[in-house]
Amino acid sequence: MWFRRDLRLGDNPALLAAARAGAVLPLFVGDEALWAPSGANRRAWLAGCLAELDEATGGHLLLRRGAPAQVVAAVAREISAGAVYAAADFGPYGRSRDEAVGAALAEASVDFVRVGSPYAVAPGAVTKPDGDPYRVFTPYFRAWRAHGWETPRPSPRAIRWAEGVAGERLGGVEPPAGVALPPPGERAGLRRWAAFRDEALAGYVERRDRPDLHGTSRLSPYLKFGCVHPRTVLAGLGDTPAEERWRAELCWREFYADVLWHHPASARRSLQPVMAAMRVDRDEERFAAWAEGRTGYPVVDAGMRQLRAEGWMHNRVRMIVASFLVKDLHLDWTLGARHFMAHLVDGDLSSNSHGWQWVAGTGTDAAPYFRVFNPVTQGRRFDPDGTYVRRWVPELAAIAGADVHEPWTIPALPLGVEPYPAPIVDHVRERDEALSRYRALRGG
DNA sequence: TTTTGAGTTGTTCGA
DNA sequence: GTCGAACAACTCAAA
Repeated sequence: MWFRRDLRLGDNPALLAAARAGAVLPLFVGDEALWAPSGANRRAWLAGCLAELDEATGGHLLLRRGAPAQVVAAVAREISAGAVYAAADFGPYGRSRDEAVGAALAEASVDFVRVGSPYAVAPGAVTKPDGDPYRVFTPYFRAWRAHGWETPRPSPRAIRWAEGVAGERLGGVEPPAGVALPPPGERAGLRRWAAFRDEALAGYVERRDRPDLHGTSRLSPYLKFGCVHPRTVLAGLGDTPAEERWRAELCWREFYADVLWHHPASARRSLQPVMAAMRVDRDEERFAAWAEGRTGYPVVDAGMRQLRAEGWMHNRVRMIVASFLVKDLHLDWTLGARHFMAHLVDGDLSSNSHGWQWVAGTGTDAAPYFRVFNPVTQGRRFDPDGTYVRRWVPELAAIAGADVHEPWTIPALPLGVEPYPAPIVDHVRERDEALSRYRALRGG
């Protein structure tokens, strides 16, 4: 059983199929091509998930580094495996990697069996009646619901683990100093789901946009690595507005995976060709100010600092900081997307690339180009007491209430307080600049 | 084939 | 302070 992004024993069709076939060797391949660009936060968290999986398999998880085509085939030969089982991968890299692995295994006369996927509805499974893929979320959501998904699989009772194969240890996987990551692994993921379901789901519609509250599920890292499968949580959802709303959020993940499956190049390039001609600036100092959380716009800086400290950022704040990078600083969305992928524990290529493209107006969203987030308005609306900003921007701790979103209007801060930067750009001015650049593009 | 209705998440201005 | 209109026009999906 080759584990990739399905690091769990429960509700795992590929593992069940492997266990039915005989003794199972659980394998994880430390693939440099995925490991290197993951960033220290995600690497550390993944290592934690692997440690938990190792424990859950009674210490049988085999870890090998190297190129999967070589490693998987070599291990299969070593243990005279009858077949290699895995869940299908639909990402651009995963597809080419699996093709190479399949070829290497075929040479060794070993079957490569793919069962299930990281999604409730696999990419490519839902199309318009004419067979074309959807490019708009809402019709995709309707079709996705109508398509439906299987009920969760039973947990495997007794798996016979293969013995006596030497593995390696992961090294250099501690999170950077001061970074606090969520607890990794399947058990923690199921606990997180249960806590969300019991405590926050009922208020999801009202609280989901509030970064100062715990109103979201925070399941994204667990879904990313398959510690929890979406099918498992979908089975626990009813039809209240809150449940329907959260189901739609799960569907967004699947929609973007579907879009990327049909348009692999959209991971790094604008989905709408016309938008590739957008005039962007290059300004390393401004990018650094954004990345380090010193733009002088409190909610932007709070978000960027939360990203550094937790490897996670509230979704509403992701939109705000992304809008700021693209529409206030006029920098290329791919720079922001890369920064997110380097720091996010939940960093997922399809969700990240297309979330950014949604903000940048280059993706599937048909919304008008003049939608530009105002960081002050957004801050006041979604962090109405300023609690979120003060948590992450201690320089502003002395400002009470929502005025913390406009520190430049406060006449004088108490002495001895760490200085907070003035806004690096004027939002009103840059908004106009962004609109004129979009207009120029439309005008031809 | 043509037509029609609709599209996650917004902001600003003026009455 | 509140509310509706304007921002402009396009693509997608389905009837």
